[in-house]
Amino acid sequence: MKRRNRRVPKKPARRARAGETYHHGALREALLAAAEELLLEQGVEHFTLRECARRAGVSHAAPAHHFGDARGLLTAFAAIGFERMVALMRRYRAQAPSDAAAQLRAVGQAYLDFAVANRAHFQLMFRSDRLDRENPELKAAGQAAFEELRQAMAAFLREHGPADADLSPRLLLAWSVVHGFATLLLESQLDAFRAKRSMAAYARTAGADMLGLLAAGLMTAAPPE
Amino acid sequence: MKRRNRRVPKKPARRARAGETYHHGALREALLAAAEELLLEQGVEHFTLRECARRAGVSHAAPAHHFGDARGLLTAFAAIGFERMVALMRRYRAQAPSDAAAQLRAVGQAYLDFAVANRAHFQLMFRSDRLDRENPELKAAGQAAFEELRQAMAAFLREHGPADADLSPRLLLAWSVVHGFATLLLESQLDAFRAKRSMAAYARTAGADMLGLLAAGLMTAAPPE
DNA sequence: GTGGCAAACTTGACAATGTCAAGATCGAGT
DNA sequence: ACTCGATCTTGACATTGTCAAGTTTGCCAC
Repeated sequence: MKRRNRRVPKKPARRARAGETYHHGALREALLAAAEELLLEQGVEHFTLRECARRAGVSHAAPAHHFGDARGLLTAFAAIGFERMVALMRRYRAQAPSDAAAQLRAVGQAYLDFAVANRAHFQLMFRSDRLDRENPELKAAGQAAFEELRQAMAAFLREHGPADADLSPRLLLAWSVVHGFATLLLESQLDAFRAKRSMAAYARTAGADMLGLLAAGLMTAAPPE
Repeated sequence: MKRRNRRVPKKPARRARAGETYHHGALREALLAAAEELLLEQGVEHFTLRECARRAGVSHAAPAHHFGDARGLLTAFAAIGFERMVALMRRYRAQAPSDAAAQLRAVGQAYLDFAVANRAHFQLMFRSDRLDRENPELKAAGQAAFEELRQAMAAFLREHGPADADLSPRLLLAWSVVHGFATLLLESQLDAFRAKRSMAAYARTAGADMLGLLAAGLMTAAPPE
């Protein structure tokens, strides 16, 4: 936050905007904020590194120093997405009844609500082509989200599941259900079902229906063969 | 530049198939074939109109006349994908026992097997940003695939479902399961589960498990309010 | 203080891409 | 035979991601 009042060097300094310095100070955060804005407005497909830099008020090559390349920036933002999703899951769980079935429903509903409320962000989080899946922060954040689901499911099976219930296939089934539903919904594949209802409202009602049916399936005996 | 004396001779012996264009013979088909090759090799993310034209042996602007733009070409290819998927579903159904449960499993397994065997193609089919969802051929082909699932599910419910079974939520659940599982698998999100097994093998075994659990849920009473 | 140094930005360039406009070529109908 | 229109090519343009080299500035040793 320094004012530039010194003598002018040989090169004409173009940054006339008052209050701006050569060093941004918090470019990393500014870029992430710009990315969020951009994704919200235009979707993942129209995201552009240069436009992102433009909105943050820096040159087109500035992001490279903080994120390496475009993939780096999107990876960082995707990690933030998983963190927010975990936060939402915890909030939903805290507000739900403490029985295992309600807790499991809370996690599933949080998954769906997050997806609907953050369409582009959610889509980015599962677009391997734009991300670096090996990034430690991303892995950790994704793992944390999965862990929420895993714990809720384990508790559910302990309480309602059959004695010989195997965790893995049921975990997989639950994840597939919420993820598939979210994906199809966001890709406008369910518009015929949804009719006039808003996506958020539909994710609520249809989501609850599905989670109910799902729970029924989970309570039955072990899968065949 | 090279002059085209190669074209001087009269009609070069070309395919007797009477059909469309004559300049290239069948540029439309050649471009679709090139697209398939490209997608198979490099994935949706690296698909390029120019590279596609290059492989078909024509100039970079040639595709425009047949498909309008890149989206047009990909849309046409996605439609083909749905058609092939329907064909696979029918083949699986024909080979399966005729009872409703086996028929439903066959459709689900066909969905999964198609996805695994045609990764990029499948991903393209559900990537709205690269497609024109309003395209009539695409809509029809997609609808046909959905119809396979719908019929199998209706028959299943008639035979095994509870009396008051509502079709829509159960259809949605089934679609979400197979689609979510396929999506997660193809995005390498299930590698920890899959361990060393091949994707195809895993789609078989884990898919069968899930479809079994799913069927159990579908046979229960109506979902809670 | 006062250099000096490395991190934080900028500028400029490059190859690629999708699309458009204008020209070239060739098969076919009349 | 001869135009005509569909098919294909060439060339150009704006944009993009990334790299290399230059510029600015905070800050730490002295």
